[in-house]
Amino acid sequence: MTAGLRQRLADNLAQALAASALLPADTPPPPIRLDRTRERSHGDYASNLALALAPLAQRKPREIAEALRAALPAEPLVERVEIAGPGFLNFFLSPAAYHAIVREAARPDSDFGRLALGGGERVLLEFVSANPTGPLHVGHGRGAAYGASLGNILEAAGFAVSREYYVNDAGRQMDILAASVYLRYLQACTQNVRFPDNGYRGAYVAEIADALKAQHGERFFRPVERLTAQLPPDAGEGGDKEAHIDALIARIREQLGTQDYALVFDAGLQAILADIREDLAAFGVTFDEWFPERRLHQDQAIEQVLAILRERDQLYTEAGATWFRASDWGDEKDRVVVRENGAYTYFAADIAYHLHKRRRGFDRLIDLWGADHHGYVPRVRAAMAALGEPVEALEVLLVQFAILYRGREKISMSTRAGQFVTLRELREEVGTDAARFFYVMRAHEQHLDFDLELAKSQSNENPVYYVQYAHARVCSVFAQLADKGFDHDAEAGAAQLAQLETPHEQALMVELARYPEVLELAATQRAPHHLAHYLRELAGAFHTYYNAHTFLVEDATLRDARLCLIGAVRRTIADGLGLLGVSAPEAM
RNA sequence: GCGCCCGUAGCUCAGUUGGAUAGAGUGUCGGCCUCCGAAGCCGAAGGUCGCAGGUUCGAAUCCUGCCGGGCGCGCCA
Repeated sequence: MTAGLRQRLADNLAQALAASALLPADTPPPPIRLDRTRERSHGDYASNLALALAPLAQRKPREIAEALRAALPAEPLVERVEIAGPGFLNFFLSPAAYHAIVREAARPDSDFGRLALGGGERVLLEFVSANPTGPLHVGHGRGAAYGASLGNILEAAGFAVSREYYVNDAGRQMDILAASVYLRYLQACTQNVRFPDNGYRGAYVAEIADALKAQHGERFFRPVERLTAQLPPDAGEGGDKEAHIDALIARIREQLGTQDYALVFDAGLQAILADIREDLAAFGVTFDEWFPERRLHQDQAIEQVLAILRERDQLYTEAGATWFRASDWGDEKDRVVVRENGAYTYFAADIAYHLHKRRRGFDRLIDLWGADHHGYVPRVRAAMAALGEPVEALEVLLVQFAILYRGREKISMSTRAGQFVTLRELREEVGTDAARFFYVMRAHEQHLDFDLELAKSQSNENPVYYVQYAHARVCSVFAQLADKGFDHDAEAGAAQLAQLETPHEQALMVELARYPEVLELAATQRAPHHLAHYLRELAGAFHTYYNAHTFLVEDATLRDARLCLIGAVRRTIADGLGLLGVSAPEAM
């Protein structure tokens, strides 16, 4: 197992530390870390253990390093250990250690890049969860790309991941959508009716209305006067847009009756949900579960969770509303869970949802939210704690919104006004591969300037092509074997890796060996961008090698060894790209 | 005003949880196709890691205070 290489060296160091008796028995040893070195002359791994030990043992670092080196057990994978600088222990791996890794990476049935880090822990990864009030835009795209890649990486690292989309199908925003659809429907019935300022204005709303009319005819038709008579004025009429639309929704509901209102409402919901689902699927993003908020209402899950909180004395009533004592659990203030009008808040449903996740048996809940929701984190944490759930089980990852530019012009995005660049547009113009890769090249909490002109115009120079090109090049080499009258003996190649002694080959083997470590880092830090950067570096090492040496040489032994190495590169690139949701084409 | 995130090459970003001489891409400049794919390779130039203190063997990384940017502070979702 290559992933265990670093661990093995750390264990050796721990042994040496114990054997050397450098520390008094009651002093806890510092954590033992091995870092990849930046420079070849520093070996493969470096440990700062002697430096960390110095103040504890009251001795000079280099002296301690000497003692540790002397106490290290024999290790065939290590060629030598040097003491350098202020007292670093530099480990130089033996060629055999690298050959084993390359062999492992090249083997078609190998599990190179699969770790046991997660130990099968059950993780529920919730992401996107955009309100189904309109098509996804490029901001959602970042969350989708990040979440999908993270899910894949966690899975590769040994977690049992379930991907989930929380469908907010019960809130006021959905009623506003229903009202918007209905008014467009009336307009389609040639009724001259005023569209509310706060309604959803996107063209897709009218399309849904048209479909509704095609299916149901004028079944939902009502004279405009009955809807608009004595409504509070809209913003454009000198009034309040919120009050206006709420009254309008109530009126539509009253006029249509529960059943027909539900038909209009669901027409909007289902159409948009189907669109989102299809959009994401084309983006390579799929979910194990689409969890509707409505289910929490239907199953009385909210009542139940509030009952638990009440039992634990976590609720109280004030000004007609029911409050949760969030401030007792680290939030800055208490939060309303039941409004004065008797309706549950979004937060109440969310508490129920999170408890529901735990009850479904998930050890770890990872929520991926837009960074604008960061103020919401403490209250959900508070609720978990108040329910007696382990707080560490909930992990909230905030994804910064991409700030969109078109050239130098900043694009303001508003779902309501229907002015946004959709994910679909981005896919069609930039391509799924480039978009997926581009999105995860940045750390998730990093603000991202996303210049659409740049992404589109320079799509040919996108790093994704650089990586894919390396893959295609390897494929091309193998494809030309027969043309040149050669064949390839994979087993012989795997056995002859000692033939590969050039600096380019050494460098490439080092890059390959890093793959499991990069995956571990990406999984631990929830940071797919490490994988993206790594793949670029691996591809770079390959391109350099490609330009410096010919693989299809007369010498069969050397040829087999080289093909083994680049075969390992091909497999690793394909695997890594796969985790990022990017294809690995054999030709481009 | 309070809270969270951020400030690294002209631009876009990494920086392995405090390590050794701060790195990539892109842009600029100069080279490389009788040769397995030039969507490639090699080289050059480019830095007060926002500013000022502090912690220690060692700081882009941790602490404090400023400056600048983003976001949030609802009985919205």
